[in-house]
Amino acid sequence: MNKKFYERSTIEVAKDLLGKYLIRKIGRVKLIGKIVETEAYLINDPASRAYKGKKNYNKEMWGKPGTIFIYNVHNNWMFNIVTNKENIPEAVLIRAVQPIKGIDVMMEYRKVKDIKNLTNGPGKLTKSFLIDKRFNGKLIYKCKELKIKDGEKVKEEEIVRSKRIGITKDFPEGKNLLRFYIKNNPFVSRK
DNA sequence: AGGAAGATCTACT
DNA sequence: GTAGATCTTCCTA
Repeated sequence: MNKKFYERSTIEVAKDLLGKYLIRKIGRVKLIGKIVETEAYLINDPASRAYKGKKNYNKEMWGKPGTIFIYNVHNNWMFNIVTNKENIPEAVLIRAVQPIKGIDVMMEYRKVKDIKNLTNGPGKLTKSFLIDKRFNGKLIYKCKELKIKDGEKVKEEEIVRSKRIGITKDFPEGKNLLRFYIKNNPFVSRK
């Protein structure tokens, strides 16, 4: 996907990323996963890493659309893509993918054998795909080792919208449905 | 130095 | 499905 794709409303991008392929190249090895779950983080969002203003650790959120933003929580790397316009701190968190290719390699990195438990969470998928802070600040549409490509079309009626997971402070009721996932997909983190 | 964090694992009702 | 322990990174003081 190109810069234009990310330079749109964050909610639109979060929905449109469902069904796309996440591709990771490690030497000759190629890993592919289909994105099945995302969350939108908006401006003035109590749950956003950008909420307390621009700091050294979150400054990427003010960057160009398509910038990769990585941060750590409880020893897990969270993989986000910056959206909307530059200087508007919004992003989409990739929460889960469905393993498509290189599954045995992912299992090695993750030390699990159950495919359903391989990439069904934000920390799990970064471990499976060997994504860490090295990628922070890079542009996803210019990155050779990590990219997002057009995948399977997901119809509007196949998209479920819900509250975000694990949030302690959130938008008030009515504005807090910012998680999106593919209906009946067994690889989402939670129902 | 102390503590919070957008999670995960395990063990259970 | 929920509850509690655990964990590293990177913050704030």
